[in-house]
Amino acid sequence: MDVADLPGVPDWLPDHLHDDGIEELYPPQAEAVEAGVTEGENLVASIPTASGKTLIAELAMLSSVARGGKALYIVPLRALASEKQADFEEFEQYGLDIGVSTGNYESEGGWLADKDIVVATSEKVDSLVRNDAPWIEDLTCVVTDEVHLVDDGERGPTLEVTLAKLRRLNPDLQTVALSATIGNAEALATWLDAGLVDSDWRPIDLQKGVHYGQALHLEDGSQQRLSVQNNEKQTAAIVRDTLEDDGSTLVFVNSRRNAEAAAGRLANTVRPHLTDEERGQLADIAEEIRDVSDTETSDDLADAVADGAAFHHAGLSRGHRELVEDAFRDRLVKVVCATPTLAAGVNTPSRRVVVRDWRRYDGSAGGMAPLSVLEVHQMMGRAGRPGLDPYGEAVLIASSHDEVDELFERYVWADPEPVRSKLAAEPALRTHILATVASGFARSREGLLEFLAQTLYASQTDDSGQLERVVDDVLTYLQRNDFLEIEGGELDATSLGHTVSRLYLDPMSAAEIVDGLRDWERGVSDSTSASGSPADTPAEPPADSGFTTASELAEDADGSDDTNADPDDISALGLYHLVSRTPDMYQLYLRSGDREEYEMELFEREDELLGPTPSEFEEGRFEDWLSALKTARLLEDWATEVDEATITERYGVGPGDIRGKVETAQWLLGAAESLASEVDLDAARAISEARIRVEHGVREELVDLAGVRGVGRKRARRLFQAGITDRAELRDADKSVVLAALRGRRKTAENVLENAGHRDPSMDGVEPAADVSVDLDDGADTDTDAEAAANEDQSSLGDF
DNA sequence: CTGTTTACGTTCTAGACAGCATGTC
DNA sequence: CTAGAACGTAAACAG
Repeated sequence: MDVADLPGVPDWLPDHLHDDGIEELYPPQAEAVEAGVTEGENLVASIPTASGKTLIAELAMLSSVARGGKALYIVPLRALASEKQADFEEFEQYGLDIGVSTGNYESEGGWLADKDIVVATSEKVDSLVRNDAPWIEDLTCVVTDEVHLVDDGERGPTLEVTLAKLRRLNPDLQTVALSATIGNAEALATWLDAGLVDSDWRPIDLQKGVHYGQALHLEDGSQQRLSVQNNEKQTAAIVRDTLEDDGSTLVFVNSRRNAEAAAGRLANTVRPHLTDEERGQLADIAEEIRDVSDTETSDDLADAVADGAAFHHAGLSRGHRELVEDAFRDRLVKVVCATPTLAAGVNTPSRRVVVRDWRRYDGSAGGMAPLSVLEVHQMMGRAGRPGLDPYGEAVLIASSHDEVDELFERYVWADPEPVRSKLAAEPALRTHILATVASGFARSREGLLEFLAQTLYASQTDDSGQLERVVDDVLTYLQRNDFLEIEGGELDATSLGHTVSRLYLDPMSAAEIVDGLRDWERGVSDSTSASGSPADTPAEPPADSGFTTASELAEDADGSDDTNADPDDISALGLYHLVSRTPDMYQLYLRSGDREEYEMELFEREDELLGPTPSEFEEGRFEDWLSALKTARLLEDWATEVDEATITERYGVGPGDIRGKVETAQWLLGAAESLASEVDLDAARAISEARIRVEHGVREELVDLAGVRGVGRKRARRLFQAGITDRAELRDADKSVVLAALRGRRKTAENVLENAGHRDPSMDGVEPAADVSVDLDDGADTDTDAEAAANEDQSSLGDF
């Protein structure tokens, strides 16, 4: 189909596409147009990655906007939100306004109501609906990217429920769903009352194959000699072979450690193939990588990149990831060893893809479980860069002759699994039922079931009994925890329930937080008489934690004599532990040796924790308690200015993991603050301080300084060392002292002074004061007892 | 005696959304 | 119902 013949699109679009070199639509795109995407028709497109999904989305959204509407593009990842934003911003020249909204980023200027196209994550859209964003009703078109993720047990239900809500709010809403090729695209189409484009067509050829011995067996039956030399591993042989053809390789492995190890080894394979010019450019990138963070991970990555190899996983910080992705796209880095981050994330195509590991550890499966066909196909789909490579090749690695056949059967010739809704599970329904009632989508049990009948789950099951049972369980749970009230068959969210829904918390997290804070107030009053060995039975009365009702709490709050609880005495560690044991926080893994270490830690600091420690005989709960303690200790270290390198080593995490934990803690502590005032608990001040400390990664005395824009944990500490202890002092500080404290960086000093509100921030003619020491390592380690103790523990335990 | 290879036992395991109000080194 | 790569340490071995 010629782009000039597109019905319903804005006048400028055909010319725009011509300028981009697009004359003809790809076959699946043409099918989509025939199915009416540009004329407001619903559509499900199940097609391979890189076969022109984005243009289908654009056709739908632009034509809808041209009719005076407003479009929403839903993505599963924040990183994809910014990628799509960049894509769509090229339409701004035609007067369209693009906006982005994710948890950590919101388009500046102009509220989203003024935007023509909004890009957001599914959770953010859900949150916007819960918070009654007025513009939601103006939507005329919603495009969902990667809908096959409704199959995901954790996040799929959100997508499913959110789509159902959007469609109920606006019955005329055009729904376009883009999916990877899946086994049951027609089921999605049925659910969404949509036309279907289901195609395997790709703009460039993809050859799948299996490597074994000295040969690469391809799916068309041909064989290609690909010999493994001396001690070389199969992967190295493939990388070398690709290199000889001047191509790059993406290698998928099943763990971070494997990714790092493989990158280190493959660096030796790549090194001899680099030109001097490449070596120079790579050295520069390696330096940039070292500048991102001063950790072992960072050093290892830099070493590999200097040789043209890299690894990529979620332990890397954002900066690392972007540097690696860009260098790979620029063809400087020749091989990237990655965990699935790269399969689902931003677009990083490659001549060849190697899927080295096809099994991955899965605790719930009791060992290594095979990857799904869909996941392997997603990885393989990264092979072949449109317009750059003549074809793509995706290779599985077999270690025996039998495995060759197995891999062909299992992955090369196999169809992807059908997508199945995971909605009828308690954790998912807990949060979505509360939200559905709180935002008025249902007012009764029957209304709820009627709403849920619009979901994919309902369209996929004949057994409505299962759903009803879980719904009833969840209603009971929500009622007992005072999130919902049921009166005369009418469902209503309590004030607490509304707050929880708006905060986007799992109700179970909210219950844990409220119980923990409440417990602390009770505990403080008790401990005036019984402060003693923390290892004895806890002083707190036994609270059946998950099921303490908030009405009980309310009684305690106004009824019993006000305790002399001093909420300021809640330790930061206690609060970090409280939010870390919540289902909204990913737990750190307990390694061997950790168990003893944190049992000891628990013994020493149990009285700082909020709520009773579970019995050691409750295996699961006790384990969770300990690993929450490990997470809490990490957060405490961060908020005590322990440096990144020490934290990554001490907890066996990467720099990106610290960021992730800190971000989550920040969010949950913010929510805890709201909850505390909601149920009239007096802890808000302590929570707020713990949150700000973890946000900036500073001790108490730096909280004020670190709040100044341009001042983080390091600069705040330096200023403090130089005798400037708060923002007010900074405002009137001796400029030479500030300059010295900031190590003579004039521009930085000027910025900082300006942001602090200094009358005359100019550093012209100012010389750094000679008597100001800026040696961080001596100064920052004014350890608290806890920190010092932790350090000792660390070394002594480590020696065993 | 010392450096290198081999054998065997132990260890450990992917990813990442969200409030609110503005900005790290 | 289900694993396997990486690494540390000890043993074997070569020079």
